[in-house]
Amino acid sequence: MSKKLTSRADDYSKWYNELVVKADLAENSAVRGCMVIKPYGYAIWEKMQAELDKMFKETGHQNAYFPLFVPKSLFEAEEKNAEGFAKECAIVTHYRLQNDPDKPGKLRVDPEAKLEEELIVRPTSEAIIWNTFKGWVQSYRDLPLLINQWANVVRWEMRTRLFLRTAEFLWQEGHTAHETKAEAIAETQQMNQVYATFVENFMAIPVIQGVKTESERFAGAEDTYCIEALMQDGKALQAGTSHFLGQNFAKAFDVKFANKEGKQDYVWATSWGVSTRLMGALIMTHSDDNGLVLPPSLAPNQVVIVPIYKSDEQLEAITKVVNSIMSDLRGKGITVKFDNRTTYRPGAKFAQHELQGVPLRIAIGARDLENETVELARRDTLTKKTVELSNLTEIVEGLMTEIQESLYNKALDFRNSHIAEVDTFDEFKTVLETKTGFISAHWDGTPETEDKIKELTKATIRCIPLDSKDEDGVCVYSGNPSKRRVLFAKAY
RNA sequence: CGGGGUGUAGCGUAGCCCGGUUAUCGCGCCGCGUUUGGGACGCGGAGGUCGCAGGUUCGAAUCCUGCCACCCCGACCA
Repeated sequence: MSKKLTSRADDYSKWYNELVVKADLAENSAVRGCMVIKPYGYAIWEKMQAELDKMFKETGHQNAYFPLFVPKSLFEAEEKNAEGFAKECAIVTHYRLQNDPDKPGKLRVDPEAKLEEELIVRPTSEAIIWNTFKGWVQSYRDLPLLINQWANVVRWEMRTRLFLRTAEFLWQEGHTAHETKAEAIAETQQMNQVYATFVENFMAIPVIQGVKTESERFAGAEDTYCIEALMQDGKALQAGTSHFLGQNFAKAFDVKFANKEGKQDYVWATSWGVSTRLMGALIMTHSDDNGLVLPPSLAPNQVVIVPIYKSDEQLEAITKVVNSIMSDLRGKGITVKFDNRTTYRPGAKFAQHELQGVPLRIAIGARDLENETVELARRDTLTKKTVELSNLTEIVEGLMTEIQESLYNKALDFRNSHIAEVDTFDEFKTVLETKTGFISAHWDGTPETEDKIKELTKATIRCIPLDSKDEDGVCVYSGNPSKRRVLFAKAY
């Protein structure tokens, strides 16, 4: 096995594919474009789920579960949504197999078992959920309805890519119904903020909050808020979206309520989601050529302890000290693993834990026993230092915070140094070819210009940042007047 | 679906152009021994429908035809 992974600069995607497999996170399955998430990768997803779930509950949401299959008639009810997803649907048409009379031992679809109405395997659940919400809402007293679902969805993409665009992926989708437009918009914004907070504080990935242009908007939405992150290769990644759906779904599924004046009115809706794509973002933001780098808040093991010994007696003595270290650290809520496998040598263990991104490694050997010290190795900086055993717990506790912040700041510096303000189209193209990253430029606000720029440069408008200031200028492509800058980038 | 590429052991590969003993090498795996502060070493061993199906030939991993899968580029996209 090569000690170094393929260089990013050389071939980023190969590096990425090698890394996620070698780091034991996921592999491609036998099913087209789907992935097997291995235990270590799934443990990371579970930590993300737990934190997000907590944040959803804190903002008043409840979990529920809806069917995987959506009858075609429901699916097509909201036209724009249906049209947007129609090209990438898996469809169930039959419900039974039978022995194939022409090929002994083989099965075929029973032609007699054709479904009266086809079932769509959900690419998103607006249709089935709104059909259900119809029966849940009669009065303003039933509102707001704040529901989240943890589920899998299927989108039959032409080209798939591990974590970023798999045919089946895991996600959460929030669906809410409100009395007023203002309340629904506030919910949309709140959930986008929840995503930003989670991704920045928990995953240590800086994001830019913004709204999508009309052509990049979710099918069926009136407004799409998003968080955009920048990967180490200079490409942008949409990390999460929150949609204001207006009354589109309420009208399509006839979800009305009696308001305080006793009049019938349609509810206002939102939906919002993040997926296992976030794991791709995590890998592509922090990893280096030695493998994954995990922020302490997400690492299945925050600390790993590797004993170094020559005899059973030494191991026994080390184990005694390690047990005391572990109970101290666990007392502080830090997850620790003692890697006392006898089948691998220390060097191999070091390399493995680096590949898996364990934030902090403690090595302890005979020398340390004598001096009452241990050796600490940080995954993020790859630096080592020897510290006194006596105040180890405090040091480790401090390092957890420090590593978390340092990862965020490193990614933030990278991101900030890859936002270029440009005012001419030549500059625009030069930045894309040389420096990559986000480009902050004026745009005349028309889909035509947006399309033309995409066609010429492959860069798309990632978002109109929420914090962008009013500024008079001229469109970088058409020269027409513009009121503010928007963010362009090549995206995954 | 269009353009390009690749399929040889669990992984990475040589061989293919120019057909010829038992299909090459490395990693990994198994056994024994020595080792253990950065991916150990020695000796021994196991593991292969050469993507699939046909064809040409005395003989096919190698040549021909068809099919399949995967990767990259485009359209699509959380």
